[in-house]
Parts: sequence; structure tokens; C-alpha cells
Amino acid sequence: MHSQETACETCAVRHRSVCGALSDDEIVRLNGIARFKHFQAGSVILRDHDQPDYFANVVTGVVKLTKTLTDGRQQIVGLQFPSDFLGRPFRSKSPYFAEAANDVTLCTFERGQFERLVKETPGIERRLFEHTLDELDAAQEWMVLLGRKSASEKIASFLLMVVKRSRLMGCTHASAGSETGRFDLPLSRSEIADYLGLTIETVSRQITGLKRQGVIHLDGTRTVIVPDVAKLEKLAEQEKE
Amino acid sequence: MHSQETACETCAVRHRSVCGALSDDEIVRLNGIARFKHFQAGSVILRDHDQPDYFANVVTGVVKLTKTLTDGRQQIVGLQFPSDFLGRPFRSKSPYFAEAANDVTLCTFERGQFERLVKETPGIERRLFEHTLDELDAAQEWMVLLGRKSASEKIASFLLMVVKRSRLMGCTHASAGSETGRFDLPLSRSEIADYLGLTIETVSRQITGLKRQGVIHLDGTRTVIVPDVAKLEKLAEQEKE
DNA sequence: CGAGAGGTTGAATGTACTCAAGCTGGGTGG
DNA sequence: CCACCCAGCTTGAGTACATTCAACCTCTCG
Repeated sequence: MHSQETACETCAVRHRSVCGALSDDEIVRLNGIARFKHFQAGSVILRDHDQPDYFANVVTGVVKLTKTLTDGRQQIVGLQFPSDFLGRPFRSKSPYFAEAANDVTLCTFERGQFERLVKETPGIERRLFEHTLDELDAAQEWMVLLGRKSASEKIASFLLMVVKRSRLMGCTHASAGSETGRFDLPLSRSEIADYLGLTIETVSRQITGLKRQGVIHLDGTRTVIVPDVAKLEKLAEQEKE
Repeated sequence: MHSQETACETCAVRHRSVCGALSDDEIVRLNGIARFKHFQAGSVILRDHDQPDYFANVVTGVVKLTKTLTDGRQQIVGLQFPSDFLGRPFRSKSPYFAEAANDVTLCTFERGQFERLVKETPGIERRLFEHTLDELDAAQEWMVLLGRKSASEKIASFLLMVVKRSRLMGCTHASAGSETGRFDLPLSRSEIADYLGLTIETVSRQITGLKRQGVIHLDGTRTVIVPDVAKLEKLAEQEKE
């Protein structure tokens, strides 16, 4: 892990991230306290119950947030994609463990400096609030998945979510009416299991099932091709309305 | 459901709710736009995908927030107790369906007026933000429960959560070292099932099990006595650390 | 007293889990 | 270059936990 200078003007996630709120001269100030940090897959970003010493935007890669029971059972309680914010403002202890799911680049802001900047720039706080609301929406949708969906619906919903988040960064193609997607899974089978409240074997079986049905194709074990996203949507059992 | 005047000075939840942020003269302004509304058990407070026309603090009773799949499966994604806030600021549509679990009193603020007040009183926005962070923490803890806990652990965790929330309003007694609790369940068996991702029969069996073990006593079907809270905690399988 | 909602209990079933073996592909060393 | 190793993944067989289906209980209300 090493740090380097940033350049907000050319930042790929600027408009989607909390920085989208800032005027040009505010960006200059932020630029002053921002540092890129790189993490390779699997490395720890934030220990639970620790006081984090920086906040961050995810620039590339995916960060997984996990909680663990005393006997070791794990649950992923959130995935942070590029443009998502990392860290709980106004909270001294992190409620979860944050880890790089694949290679990750963060745009970090030293805690004290960032908090000062937030105080002087009301637009940022509002933006942080909006991001927190998005996170809450995502968590509550996931509660429906965890509590009420079958294994196959869980897998379909998960793939769908990854398609949608990848699409934001431009990886899907609308071809002849039906949408097509091709993307890399940011998680291993066992991590998918921890995200969906399943075991690794069940995840594997369900993915194999979707492959047999022709709903997805696999290239290797991580790359997924979805010939018809609508078909996947039907299997995911969406929310009412 | 009917409305009536409020008196913030004597409000039981004032210091815990978002109003805790306000100075005396701000409270006077808020008092001007606040109206109590009563809902009897089972009545609809907020339809999903509707634009709500007011925000509210829960004053008494419990509000359940549910999401429903197209085929009717339900999941409760949140319970709002006295002092909790109801409504998503900066969002036009409610992501969930809100219903009075038991008889409920809300302290409501008409949408437009409240948004104006928030704009002029930065302390309120911060307070709303803090409440949203609490809600997010609760949601992510519940994800662990839904994804990774067994039926008996789920029931124990649920009872424990109700004990803790009831204790805040003063319903437990510390007697001779071990804590004792006596409280009414705000939910029916079938609602508990929808909160824990179980069926009503499983909920019933697990409660019977706890009763047989002597971990809880029942007075009627809704009133629970917990002779030793610590025993319940052991069965709930807490989070690490 | 009968009806009905909410709750409990029992028996059978099924979905996802556990345990175990086997496969695959990338990396290492002889 | 090939053999080997190992982690990650897949597949199979048997099991367990929660579900489903069904009957019955209990309390309240008309």
C-alpha cells in the first residue's frame, strides 16, 4: 500500500462521489488533503471497533464490509463500489471490518482535516447524508433478500446488483432490445456465500444451475456473461411495484 | 386518527429525538408546526412509493416498516420505537410501507414547513443524520441475524432488542446482580416471523422452547418476563468483541 | 353459545447444510 | 518441461433444520 498525489479535475468518480457537491475552489482545498492509497486484494482497510484515521472515496475496485460473530460466522453487510464513500462520519468506532475484495484505489482524507472541511462546507455534509441514505436503502433491500428469498433468487439478485453497479462504470451493451452484460465478479464463491447468507457449496450449485439454464455463461470462474438481463431479473423476484 | 396540539417542553422523548438539538426559541418554532397524530394498531401510516406529506417522531408505540415481494412475501426492515424518526429527508418516495404495530402517537411535521425549518436550523440536519446512521447500524446488525443466525438465536436476539429498547423507556429492574425484564411484545407471532425471516410456527416453537428452558416466562401471549437477561444474551450469540 | 383470529403442536416434507471426494488452473521446483 | 502442490471451486450423498400442511387449542367478541 502506498500513497500518491491526486488530481480531482480528472477524477473518474468525482461527479458521483461526495465531491460532486463542491465548487471549483472547494475542490482545490479538497485536493490539498486528498491522497490516493492502493490496497491489493485481501488487505485490511479498516479494523472493526478501531478509530479510522481517514475517510475515503472508492475510486477503483470493491471494498467489502463484514461483521463476525464470536464463533466465526461472517456476514458481509455492504459492498462499496467506485464512487461510494468509506467511513462513518461523527462516529469514533467503525462498526465493521473493511477489506479490499479485489485491488482497490481509495481517495483518502485525513480524519481531522476532513472534519474541519465538512464543518466549513455545508454542501459536503448534505452529500454525505445522501450517501448514507443510499447505504440504508441498500441495507434494507438486502434484508428482504436475506430474510425471504430462496438460494436461487439470492444468486440472481446478487448477479443483477453487480451488473447494475458495473453498468454505472460502463460495461454493458444494449443490443437488439435485450440488454447484455459482461463483468467480473468482485467476490470469491465463499465471499458471495457470506454476502447472501448461504454456504459456498450452495452458491456453487446455484451458479451451475443458472449456467445449465443458459441464463449466464462463465469465462473462467470470475467472469460472467449475461446474454439477457431481463431473464435474470425474472429469477431475482423483485420488490413490489 | 385525529390530531391535536403539542407541548414540546413536557415531551417525553424530546431529549432523545431529533428535537434534542434545538435551542429554546427553536423549540418554540417547531412547536408551531408540530401536531400529534394517533394511529390504532394495524392502521397504515405511510404507503410505499408514496410521497409522504409529513415527517414525524414516534412518541409512543411502535411503527413497523415492511417491504413486500411481488408474490406477497414480507420482510420487516425496521422497527421505530419512541424517539425514533419517521420519514426519509431529501427523498420523495418512501421505500417502505409503515404501519402501526400497536397504538401509536406520532409528533408530525408538515413536509414543506419541516424542510424550511431544517434549512434554517443546521443542528436539525445533523441530528437527522445521526438518526440515519443509527438506523444504518441497526439494519446492518440485522443483516447478520438474518443471514447467519439460527432460529433460536434469532428469537433470543429479538427479545433482547425489545428488552433494550423498552429499558430506555424504563421497564426493567436490576435486582441482585442479574437484570430482570418485563415487557410487552410490540409484534404478533406472524410479525415476529416477518422480522426474523422465519415462519410463524417456527417462532412459536422457539418461544415455547425458551419457556421450557426457563429463560423466559409468558403472561398471556404478549407479555414476556426475562428473569435473567444475561442468560438470554448467551443464547443470542453476540457480535465479536 | 358459536365464530373467528391468533397461537400452539404434530407429522411429513424439502431446501439448504454438512461432510467428503474430486476437479481445475496457476505457480513452484526438480 | 513436466510433476507436483495448493487454493478455489464443483459435485455427490446423507442429514438437519426450518418449512409446510393440518389439526387443535384459547381467548375474545357478537
